[in-house]
Amino acid sequence: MNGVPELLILKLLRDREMYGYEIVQAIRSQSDDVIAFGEGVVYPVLHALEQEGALRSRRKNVNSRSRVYYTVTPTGARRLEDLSAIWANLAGAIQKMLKGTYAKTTA
Amino acid sequence: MNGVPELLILKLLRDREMYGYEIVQAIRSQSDDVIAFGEGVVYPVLHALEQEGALRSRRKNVNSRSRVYYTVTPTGARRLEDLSAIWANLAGAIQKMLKGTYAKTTA
DNA sequence: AACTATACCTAGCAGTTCAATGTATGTCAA
DNA sequence: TTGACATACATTGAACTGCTAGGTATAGTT
Repeated sequence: MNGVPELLILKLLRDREMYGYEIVQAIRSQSDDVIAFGEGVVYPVLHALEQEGALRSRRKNVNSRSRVYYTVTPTGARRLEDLSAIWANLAGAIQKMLKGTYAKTTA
Repeated sequence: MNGVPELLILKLLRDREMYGYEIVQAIRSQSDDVIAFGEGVVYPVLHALEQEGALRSRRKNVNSRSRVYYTVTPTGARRLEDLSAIWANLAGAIQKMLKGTYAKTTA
């Protein structure tokens, strides 16, 4: 039914290069704590996406800390488009169903 | 992360009394086939909700077919409110994150 | 010295949803 | 009248997600 972590991660990375730990916090803060995926969710998704060729990574040392920065490949960009469309579709359908009343009167 | 079947089922039943098989098709048709939960999803949810006291059921015979009709209890109505709020929150947060750009240049 | 924050990672469980299958009845066409 | 399809109920077992909890290592703070 879902795939939200993948979607959000791809979206963030399309806007700018980021590293795992940063993504975890970006999701938290940008969603006002409504969504809070732990590292145990984010890291595996990053690895899987990289293996599928949707992301590319490179190590960078900042303040003697080793970070793995990720960027979106063309494949990943397409993937993002697909997931976005699916999500919009789904959210739209649910929204519509929750709004409508369709009471007994329509027989 | 989810709970969509529960949400949609409660919503449909709050509008009018329905039976399982009918719910399966209502979700399909009202969502224009975007959402299609099978019977293996709907029936267990109905049973669980009834056991929690969120639904009440009664047998009815129509054209020599035995149907189990469900209605929402006050407990179920509260449950629906809760799930709706959670969903709206979640969908809103995701929507917001997908729209925003936060790019390096703010393009 | 201990605690918190940064930064990476994995394993295993738990919950959800799906696909498949099964029963039984009714209807309609070949 | 037989076979196919629709109605209507139900369960089981697998698959997939995502979460909790753990583990390593460095740096800064108290």
